[in-house]
Amino acid sequence: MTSNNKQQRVSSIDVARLAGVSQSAVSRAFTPGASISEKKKKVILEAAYRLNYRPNVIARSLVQNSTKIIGLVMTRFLSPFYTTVLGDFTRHIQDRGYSTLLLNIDNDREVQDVMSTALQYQVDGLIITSANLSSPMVESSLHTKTPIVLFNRYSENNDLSAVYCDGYDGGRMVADLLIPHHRRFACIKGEVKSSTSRDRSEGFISGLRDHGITECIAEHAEFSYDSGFAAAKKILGAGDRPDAIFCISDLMALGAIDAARSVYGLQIPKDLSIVGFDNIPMASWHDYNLTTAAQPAPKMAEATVDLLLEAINSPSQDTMVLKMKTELIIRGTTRS
Amino acid sequence: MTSNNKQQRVSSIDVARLAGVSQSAVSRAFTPGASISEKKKKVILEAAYRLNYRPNVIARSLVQNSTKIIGLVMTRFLSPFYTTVLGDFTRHIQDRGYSTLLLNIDNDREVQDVMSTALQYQVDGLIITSANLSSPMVESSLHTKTPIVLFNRYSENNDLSAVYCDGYDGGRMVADLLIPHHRRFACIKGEVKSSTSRDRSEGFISGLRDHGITECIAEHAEFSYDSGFAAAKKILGAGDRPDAIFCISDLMALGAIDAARSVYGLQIPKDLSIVGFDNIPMASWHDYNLTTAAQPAPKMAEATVDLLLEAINSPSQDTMVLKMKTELIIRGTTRS
DNA sequence: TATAGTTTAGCATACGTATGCAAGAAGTAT
DNA sequence: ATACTTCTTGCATACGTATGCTAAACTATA
Repeated sequence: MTSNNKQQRVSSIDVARLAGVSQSAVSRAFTPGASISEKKKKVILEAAYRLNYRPNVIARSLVQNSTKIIGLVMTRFLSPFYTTVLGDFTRHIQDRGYSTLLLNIDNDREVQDVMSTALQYQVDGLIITSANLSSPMVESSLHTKTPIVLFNRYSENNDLSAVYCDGYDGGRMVADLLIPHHRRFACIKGEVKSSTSRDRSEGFISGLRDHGITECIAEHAEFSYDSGFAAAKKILGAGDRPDAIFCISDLMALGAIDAARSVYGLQIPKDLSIVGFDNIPMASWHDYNLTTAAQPAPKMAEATVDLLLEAINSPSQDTMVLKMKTELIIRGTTRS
Repeated sequence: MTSNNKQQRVSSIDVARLAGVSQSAVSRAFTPGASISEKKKKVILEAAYRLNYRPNVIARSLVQNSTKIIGLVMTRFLSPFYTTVLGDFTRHIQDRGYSTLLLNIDNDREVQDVMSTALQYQVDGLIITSANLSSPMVESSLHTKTPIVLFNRYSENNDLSAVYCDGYDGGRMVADLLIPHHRRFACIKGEVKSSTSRDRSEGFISGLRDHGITECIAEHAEFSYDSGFAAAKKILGAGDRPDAIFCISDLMALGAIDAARSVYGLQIPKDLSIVGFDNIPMASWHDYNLTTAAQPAPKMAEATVDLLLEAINSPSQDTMVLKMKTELIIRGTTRS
C-alpha cells in the first residue's frame, strides 16, 4: 500500500523452471563448491543469464544468518584524515568480500541511533570511528553480540576491541623535537571531551615538564582550519608570544600557519615553529610543508578491518587493542 | 559450515511468546499505523524491551520487496569535493529513512562489478558518482529496473536521470572574467575521457574564441594537487608565459599557485591570474584565496537524493536531468 | 554382471517478517 | 434487547534462498 515499486524480480524458481531443474539445483549452481555436475551447472548458468538472474543476497542472508555487511559509523566528512581512511576502509572491506553500510553521525546524530539501525540490518560487524564514548549510555550500547572495533578511539576499561594511535607518545615526541631550539610553547587543543585531543596535548605537556618546562599557553579549537586560524591569532596577539605551537591536528596547524604569516607577518620557522598531527595530504603541500606527527592511517585502517573480520569468524575471542606508534615527519615548519 | 557465528538472535516469535500474543501482533506493534490496541501494544513493547528485541530489517525487506537501502557508487576519496558531497549524501539519505550502501570504485574496480553487488543486495536505488560512462558496456549495465541517478555526470543520450553542473557554461564564465585583463591564456585539463573535464575546458576555449582569441596553451593533468603543480611548472617553464591559467579543478589550481610562486617567484595575481573550479574548502584558505567557478554541491547532493526517491516511489516516471548553474566566486587570484 | 562406493538431484523445511482474510470483540445506534 | 458498524486478533501464507536428508544415477571394482 505504501510502496508500489513492485518490480518483476526474477527468482531462482524462474531459472529452475526454464532450465528444467529444481530450485535447489539453481542455488547450488551459484554456490562455489556445492555438489552439482558441471553439465547441469552450465545449463543453469545459461538460463540464469538469459533471465538476467542475480541471487538475492537478502534472502540468502536470512537463512545463512550472515549479511556480509560491515556497518561503518563515521563523522567528520570534512576532515581529510577521516575521508582518506574511509576510502581505505571501503576498499579493504570490499576486497574481503564484504560490503559497507555507511552511517553518518555528523550534525548531532546519536551514535546509539545509527547503531540501532545497523543492528536492525543485521550487520556482521561494526567499525566505529571517532565516536564520543564519554557517555555511559553509549558505552553500554556498544556491548552487543555483534563484533565491534573502535577506530581512533578506545574504551577506558579496554573491554572493546580498538585500533588507535598513541597520541600521548606522539605528543611527547613533538615536545622532544621542539625543546632544544625553543623557549616558549603553546598548544592548540581540541574539544575537552575528545580523548584523542586530550592524549596528544597531555603527552606534549608531560614531555615539556620532563625538561622542567611547566608553562604552556593553551587554547581550545575545533578540528578545522578556521578554528586553528582563530586560535593562533588569539595566541599570537597576546603579549609574550610563544616561538613554538603544537596543534593537535594538521588542519588546525595549517590555519595557524596562515594566521601567523598573514596577520602578524611572522616567518616560519624563523620566528615561529608549528607542528601538526595526522599527516594529511595538505601537510605536504609546498607552501605549508608542515612538520607533523604522522598517524599510520593506511595500516590502521587495514588492521581495523582485519581485526573485525577475525572477530566475526571466530567469536568468543578476546577483545584486542592495537595501539600504533606515531612517526615524526620533520618538514619545514620547525627549526633545527 | 563456513561461519559459526550463529548468534542467538531474538525474533518476533520470542517476543510473542513472552507477551502471550501472536507473532502478527508483534509485527503490528512495530508497524506505525497498524491495527492494534494501545493496551496490547504496550505489553508487547515491554516484552520486546526486556528481550532487547529489534525487528529484523532483512526479513522485512524480503516480504516488502524493499530494502530501504540506497547504493552509492563513489570514487575519489582523496578529493575534498567528492568527500564533502559524500557527507551530504549520507545525511540526506538517513534523514529520509534510508540507509547507504557505499561502494568504492577507486583503484580500477569496475563499475559493473560493484553495481552487480548493489543489485544483489536489492538496493532500492543507486547514485552513481563520477563513473566513466564512456564504454558502452557500462552504459548498458546502467539500464536496470532499479532507479539510478547519475551525479556530476550525464548520459550522452539523456536516457538516465542525472544531476550535474553546467561545466561548459562555467568555463565560458571564467573566460569572460579573464579576457578583459589578460592577453595570453592557458588551461590545465583533466583526463580526456572525463566529460566533466571536457565540458569545462571546451566552454573556456569557446569563450575565448568568441572574443577572437584562438590560442590557448593546454596541458593535461590528474585531479590532484601534485599533478596541477607539475602541469603549471611545465607551462610556466616554456617560453612566452601565459598571464592567466584556468584549472579544471580547485585541487589543480592550488598546486598551480604553489608552483608559480615557489618555482618561478611569480606574484599572484599581479604576474599571473589563476582560476579553479569546484570551490572546495581549501579554495578559501587565506594564502590561496582562489577565484573559482563554484559548483552548488550541497544543492546538487540534496537534489540527487530527492530525485532518486521520487523515482523509487513513483516508477514508470520519465528520466529527469537537472543541470545546475555554476556561480563565479571572485577572490584574490585574479586581477580586475 | 553384480556390488559397493561416490556423485548428484530433488523434496521438504527453515530463516524472520508482513499482511489478506475471516472470525471474534467491542462499541453504537435503533 | 437487536442489528449494525468499527476495532482487534490470530491463522495461514508468502518473500527467495540454503541445506539436511533420502533416493536415484553414475562410476569403478571385482
